Amino acid sequence: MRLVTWNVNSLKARWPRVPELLDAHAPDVVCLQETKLAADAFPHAALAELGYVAVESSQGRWNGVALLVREGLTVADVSDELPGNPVPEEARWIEATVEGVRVASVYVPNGREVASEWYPRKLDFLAAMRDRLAPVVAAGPTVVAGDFNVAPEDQDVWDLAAFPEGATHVTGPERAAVAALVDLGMVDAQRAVQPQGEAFTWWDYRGGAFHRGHGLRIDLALVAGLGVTAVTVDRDARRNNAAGDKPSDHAPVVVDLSR
DNA sequence: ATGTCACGCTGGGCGTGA
Repeated sequence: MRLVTWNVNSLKARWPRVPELLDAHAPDVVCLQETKLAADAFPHAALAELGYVAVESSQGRWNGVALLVREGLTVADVSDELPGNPVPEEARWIEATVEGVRVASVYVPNGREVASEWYPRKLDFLAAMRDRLAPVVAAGPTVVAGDFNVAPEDQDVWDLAAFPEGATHVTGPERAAVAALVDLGMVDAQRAVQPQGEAFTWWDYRGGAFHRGHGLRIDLALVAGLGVTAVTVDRDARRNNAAGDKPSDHAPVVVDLSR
């Protein structure tokens, strides 16, 4: 099974680059985040023309997650319920069973600043994920992929000095919350194939961050009950393309899994 | 250089979020 996770930063704005992604990688499943579309605006018909069926949790202006599944694969037991979610009004979680694999697309809250009210909500969201995933991992093959808004290790940050006291994404509690998911019996797919070295997935739009290598690895795929045979970050998708279609600030991560 | 993008509301810029 080939799975891609991609924070599109608006599916409407990114639409010209969706066929490009599907052509380039021919994924079985795509986990999308930040679709920023209302449910009645979700492009189900256009995706069907590309050979994909979508299930989604949509909100409108902000957030929004989806699973795109290649036509012909079995999809069952779709749910956007995350018990204990501290922000249930925000569309940040969708899961379904695809060909017997429980797959979730997640958009973890940003957290903004450690001193803000949003930081503890981020930690509570990650704790809710742990509680939800514990029985799922115990039950069978599982993938949870998306924008975790946490850089798990120092090597996942271009410069720690850019994250002084009070900055999120690199704090001990955030990293411990992600480690607690791994401790359920999951592996961080990128680190399963490449234990050391940069594999950034996000670069700020500002300041020429992509060109300067100022990135973070915050888009993760955690896997249980399956082998990980390859993981690549599609950096071409972060560049401007020949047609001038703007990129997301996140690159897609392509994950190959084996039974 | 906090230097960009995308949204909604608007009636051509601003507030919000990342």
